[in-house]
Amino acid sequence: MSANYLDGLNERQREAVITLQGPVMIIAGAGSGKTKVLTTRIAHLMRNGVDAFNILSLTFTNKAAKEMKERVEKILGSNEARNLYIGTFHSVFARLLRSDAPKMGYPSDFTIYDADDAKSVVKTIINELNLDDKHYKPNLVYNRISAAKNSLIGPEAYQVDYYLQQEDQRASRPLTGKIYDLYVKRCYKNGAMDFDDLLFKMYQLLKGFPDVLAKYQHKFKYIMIDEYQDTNPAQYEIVKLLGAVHENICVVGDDAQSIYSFRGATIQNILQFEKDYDDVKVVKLEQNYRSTKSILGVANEVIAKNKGQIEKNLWTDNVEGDKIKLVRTNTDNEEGKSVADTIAELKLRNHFANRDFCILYRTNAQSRSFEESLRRQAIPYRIFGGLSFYQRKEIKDFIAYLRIISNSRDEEALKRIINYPVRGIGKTTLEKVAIIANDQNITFWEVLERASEFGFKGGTLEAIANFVIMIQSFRVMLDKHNAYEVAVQVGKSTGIVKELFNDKTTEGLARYENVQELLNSIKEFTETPTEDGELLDDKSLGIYLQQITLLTDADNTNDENSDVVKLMTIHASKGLEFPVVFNVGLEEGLFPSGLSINSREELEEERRLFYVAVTRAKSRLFITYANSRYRFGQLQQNEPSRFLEEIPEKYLDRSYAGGGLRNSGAMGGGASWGNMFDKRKAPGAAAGPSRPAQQEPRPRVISSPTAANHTPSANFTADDPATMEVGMDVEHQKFGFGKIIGLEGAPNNRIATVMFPKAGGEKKIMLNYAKLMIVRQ
DNA sequence: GGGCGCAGCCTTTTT
DNA sequence: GGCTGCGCCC
Repeated sequence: MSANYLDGLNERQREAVITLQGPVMIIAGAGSGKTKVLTTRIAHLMRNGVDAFNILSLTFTNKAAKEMKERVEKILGSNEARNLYIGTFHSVFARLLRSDAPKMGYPSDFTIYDADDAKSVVKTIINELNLDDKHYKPNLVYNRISAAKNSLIGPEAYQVDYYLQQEDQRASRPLTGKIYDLYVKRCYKNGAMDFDDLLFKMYQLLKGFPDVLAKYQHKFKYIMIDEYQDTNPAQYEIVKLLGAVHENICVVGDDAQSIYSFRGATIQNILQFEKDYDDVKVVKLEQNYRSTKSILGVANEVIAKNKGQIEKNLWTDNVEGDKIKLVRTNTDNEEGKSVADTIAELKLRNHFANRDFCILYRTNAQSRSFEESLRRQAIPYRIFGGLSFYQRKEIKDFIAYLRIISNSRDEEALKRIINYPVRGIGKTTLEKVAIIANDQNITFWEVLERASEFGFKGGTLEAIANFVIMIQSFRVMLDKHNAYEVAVQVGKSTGIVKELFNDKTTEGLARYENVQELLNSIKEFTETPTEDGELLDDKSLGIYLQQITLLTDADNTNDENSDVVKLMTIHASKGLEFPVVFNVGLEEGLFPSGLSINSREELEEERRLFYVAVTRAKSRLFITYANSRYRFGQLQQNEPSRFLEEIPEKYLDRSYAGGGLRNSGAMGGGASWGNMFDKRKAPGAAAGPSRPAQQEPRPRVISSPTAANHTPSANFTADDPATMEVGMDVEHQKFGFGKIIGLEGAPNNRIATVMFPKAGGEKKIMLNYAKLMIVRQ
C-alpha cells in the first residue's frame, strides 16, 4: 500500500480527492488527470473507512471501469476493490435488474437485445401491421423508440404527446407510437430488454418499488459518475433517486467534451448540476498534463467559439512543441498515402513505435483508404469499432443457441437457429409458428413444444420434436454443468462445429476459428472468479450472456501488447491519448457532418468533437483533408472544414502532400485549390519513395473453392430423390462427386447431407431442387 | 436450402 | 463503394 497516495496530486486535484461528503462537481479539462483523481478519491474513501460495498461508480465504457478498478487496487495494494460497484450504467443496472426483474414480470435470466435484435423486432412488427416500409424504416423507427426511452417516455405517454405526434405526422410515420407500444409488449413477451430498457426499467423499478429504492439508497452511500456531460435524462433521474438520501454524489465531466447528444445526452445535466443540489462544491481541474502548448493552444482557440460553457482556462507547463501540420491532398487515397508515408518516416527518424500513432476520423467508412495505404507500407494496424467480435454472424448464431437455452421466451434467438444447421424447419413452418404464437398469445417455444396440438405433421413435426428435445437436453445439463460445458455440447450436438470445420474455404476457416475463440472465452469466463461480490459462485450461462452483450470492440483499445497503429472514430477515442494523432477528413459535409449543420446546437457539438480529437494528441498533431473523395460511390468535391478557419495561422504549418509542393497562401476559400493538380494524378507523381508504381490491387479474400467448376459428366441425369439412400456415391452438377452421409426431412421434401471432398466438405442438399445422380449404390 | 444478381440503402457518432 | 435483403432460380 502506498501511504502517500495524495502526494502526487496538484492542489486542485487534491481538493477534489479529499472532499468526500456532499455533492461535488469536478470539471476536468482534457488531460487534467481526471482518472487519477477519480481513482484516488475512491481509494481515499476506503482509507477513511467507507466500505467498498457502499461505493457505486458509474462510467461510460467497460474499459474505463476496468481501468479504474485496476488503479484503485494498485493504490490500495489489496483486492478490496473487487467489492466496489464499478461499471457502465448499462452493466451495473443489468446486474441489479437480475435480482429484481421478476418483480416486473421478466425472468431473472432476461435476454439483452442488442441494436440488431431490437431492429429485427421492430421490423417484424412493421411487417405484421402491414405498414409500408418505405416510410416505416425499422432503423428510423427504432431510433425514435430509443430516444423516447432515454427521455423516460413510455408508449402511453408517447402516443398522447402532442409534439411527438406532430413530428411523426410530418415524417409520414403516424403509427410510430403504435409500433412502440407493440415493440415494448413483444420484448416483454420475449423476456428481453434492449439497451435502453436497462435504464428505463431500472428507473421504473426504483420508482415503482419503494423498498427496492430504499435498499439501494442505503447501499450506495457514495456515488460517483464519470463523463457526466454525456448522461441522458434517464441516467440523470436514476442517479438523482439513488443519491437522494445521502447526497454524496460526485460527478466528473467536461462540458467541452459532450459529444453524445444524438444518443439522448443532455449537456444541461452538467450545466445545471449546481442548481440540483444545495452547497455543491465545484472543483476545476485546469492544468493539462498531456499535450504541448501548441496543441492545447489550438484546442482552446477552437472551443472558444462555442457559447454557453462552464468557464475555465486550460493551461499546461509542457513544452511549446511543433506546430500543427495541416496537410491538404487531392483525393482520399492520397490522404491515406500521405498519412502512411508520414508514419513510416516518423518511425524511421524519430523512433516512434506503431502504437504511438492513432488515426481519428469522423465516420467509420473513412477507414478504407488508410487501411490500404498502411497495408501497402506494411505497417500493422488495427481498427477499433465497426463490427465487434460478438456481432459476427457465426458468433451470433452460436450464441443464439445459448440464449434460447437460457431464456426460452427469446424469440429472436429462436428464429436465428431453428433451421441452422438445416433441419427441415423452413420458412413456411416458421410463419405458421408465428401466426399461432400471436394468435394464442404464447411464445414461439410453446408452439414448438405443443406442435402436435397445432396440426404440425409428418416430417415437419418430427423435425420440430427433435429440435425441442435437443434444446431441452441442453437445459437439463445446465443444472450440473457450467456455461462452457454446455457450450461445447451445443457445438457437438448441433453439428455446428463439425460443419464449420469441414468448410475448408478461407472464410470457413476464419469462422471455425472464431467459434473456437468464442468457446475459449466462455471457458475463461467460467474459470475466472467474478469481481462481483454478490454473485461470486454463480458462473451461469445467463450472466455470461448478459455480460457479452454489453461488450464493445472499443473495450479492447488498451491492448498494450500489440504494437499497432490504431484507427478509430473520434467518438471512440474519448478518454484516450496518443503521442501522434492524425485527425483526418477535415472537410465541409464530412466534419462537420452535413447532417449536423442546421442548428447552433448541432454545430457546437461537432466543434466539441473536433476539440476532443485535437486534445487526444500528446506531442504531434496532423490535420488532413482532401479536395475530393468518394462517398456513396461518387466522387465528391469538398471544401475545407470551417473548423480549420478557426485555427489561428500561427499554430499551423501547411503543406500539400500530392507532390511536395508548398501552399503558402492563406485559405482563400478552398475552391480555387480544386483543379490545380488534377492532371498529374499518375501514381508515380506522389512524393516519397515511389516504388515502380505497380499499384497492387488490394489483397482480397480468395473466393471460395466451393464455386470451383466441376464439369458434369456427359451422361449426367438426375435421379429420383425417393431412391436416394445413405452411403450412396452421387454426383452433383457443381460440387462434383460425393457420398450421402445423411438423409432427413419429409418424404416429399428430403434433405441429404452429402460429403463432397473436393468442394468444401459436407453440404446439405434439398433434393427437390438440386439434382443428384447416383453413381454407385 | 442456398447461390446469384439486383436494388436500395447507407454515412454521423454507441452502451 | 460496399453491404444487406430480397426474389429468383436450381
